[in-house]
Amino acid sequence: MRLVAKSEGGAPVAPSVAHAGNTLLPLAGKRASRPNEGLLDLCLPLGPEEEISGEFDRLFLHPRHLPRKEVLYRAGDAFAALHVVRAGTFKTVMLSEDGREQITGYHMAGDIVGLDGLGQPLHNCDAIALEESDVCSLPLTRLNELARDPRLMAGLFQLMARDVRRSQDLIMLLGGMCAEERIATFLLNLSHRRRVRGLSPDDLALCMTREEIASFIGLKLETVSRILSRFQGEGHIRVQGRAVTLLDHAGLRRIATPSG
Amino acid sequence: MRLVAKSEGGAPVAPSVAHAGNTLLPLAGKRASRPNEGLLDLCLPLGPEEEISGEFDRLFLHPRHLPRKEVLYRAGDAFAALHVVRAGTFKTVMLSEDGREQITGYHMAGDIVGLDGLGQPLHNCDAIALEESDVCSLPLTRLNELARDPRLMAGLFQLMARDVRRSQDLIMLLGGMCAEERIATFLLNLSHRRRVRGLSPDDLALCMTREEIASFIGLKLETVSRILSRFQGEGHIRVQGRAVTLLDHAGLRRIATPSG
DNA sequence: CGCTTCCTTGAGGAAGCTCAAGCGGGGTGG
DNA sequence: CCACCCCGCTTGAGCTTCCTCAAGGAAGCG
Repeated sequence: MRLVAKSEGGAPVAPSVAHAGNTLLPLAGKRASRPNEGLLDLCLPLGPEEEISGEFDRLFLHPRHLPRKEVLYRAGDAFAALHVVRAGTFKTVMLSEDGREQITGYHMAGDIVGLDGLGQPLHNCDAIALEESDVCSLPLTRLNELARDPRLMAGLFQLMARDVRRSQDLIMLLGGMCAEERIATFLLNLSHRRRVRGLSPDDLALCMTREEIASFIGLKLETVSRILSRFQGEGHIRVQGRAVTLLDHAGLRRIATPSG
Repeated sequence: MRLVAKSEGGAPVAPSVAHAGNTLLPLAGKRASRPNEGLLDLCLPLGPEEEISGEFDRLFLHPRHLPRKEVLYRAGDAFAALHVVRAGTFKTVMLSEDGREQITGYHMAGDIVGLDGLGQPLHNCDAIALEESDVCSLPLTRLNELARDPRLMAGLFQLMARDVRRSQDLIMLLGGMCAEERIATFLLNLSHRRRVRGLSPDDLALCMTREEIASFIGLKLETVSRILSRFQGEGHIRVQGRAVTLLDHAGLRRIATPSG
């Protein structure tokens, strides 16, 4: 998932543009892409399918259901908890002074949401459900209990570190890629995240509007729409509204990393 | 330094695009822009002027001098230490699969460099001195000692959290701003960081090439050069190679945040 | 002093944006 | 239940912005 790294299978993998997300899942392919990732599973072994158990019974609140468009927290809210996505997806959004929106993260089941508030009193972005979703929350008070255990602490560090790295991947995309590269990268990233979760890597349910996708990867919605159509025309994908089927991973990868 | 936040003086401040930097300085204006920032001073009270003292005598290694262009660490290196910039400046650079460079951070005296490796075995970017510089290193082994103290730990969390936020600011810039906005924002950010350090906020010594600036804010070097010239023509700044003098903060701010 | 590296400036072109129109699907109210 | 409407998506045409390519100049360094 590192930009210059290889995936589990050895094939080059696109940068984790979709803020790939703080996965806590016991991964399908276990020995995960980044070495040392196992520690995380150890520290916060939560999967959407499993019951919360053991140490975490004590710490996490019961799952909570959020309808589509429900706000988990807003920029300016006190940082009160971390959240694990049990089902559904969330976006994190920053609003600039002059009203422009920028989506900074896209979080799927197993990801952690709320790390942006860690170590600070306030959140600095909104977190909003993109579809019917469930989250388990870990209130700050209990988080402090957790902080006494160095092992769990180390896990948290790794989660934050991943967040930093994911942001850097997004920076690379926004700083250097053209529109086609961005979209190919975006699609491959979502695909990869689904594979890691044991889901079909070819059938993506975007559950974002074109505008949200565009905001995430620094384009305009028309450009996203156009390029999706172009990719479809070239046989790389099939587009049916928000359902996108990847037909040609190799081709997309070629587009995502021109010379490499 | 937050995107929608106000500076100490109450005037709106540009996003901390220059990865503004993990300042550990006992700030000139003490009660710093972000509430709670004082804690940091408490935790890692290092300033370039002061002697390392107290608890940190034990932890930090003696200052080390690096000439211009010297590599502090490289992507792929084992994460072995955190570094505090005592003098000079550093850039952090990511290299993509296909060879493109992206500068992800610009670190001045008092900033911490190396947080990208925290919680992970390997660094994922290069850190390189932009001029004659001094750093104090905190080796991982001693960092672990530090980790036993919850207060210091909290400080570290805040540093990482800031890194996350700074990245998000850069994402906002790269995702939504036009060239003029980017450059105005970049200049204002450097200015702000100098002010915070008690240095003249109007005289910037960029100590980066136009190409590095361009990479940092997602443009091409010719565009940077052109827009600096344009700003000079409009009386906003004075350009003499890498020495830039800000003449019209208000104007720059107007450019940086169009409607706001 | 000549080299290299960096910076500036111009002209032309391409990528992506803006504006605009039309379509489709799903939800709501009649 | 149907019609309508709204929202999201697609597609086109023209335009702006920024990039590319190119040439010349300045400054630092051996």
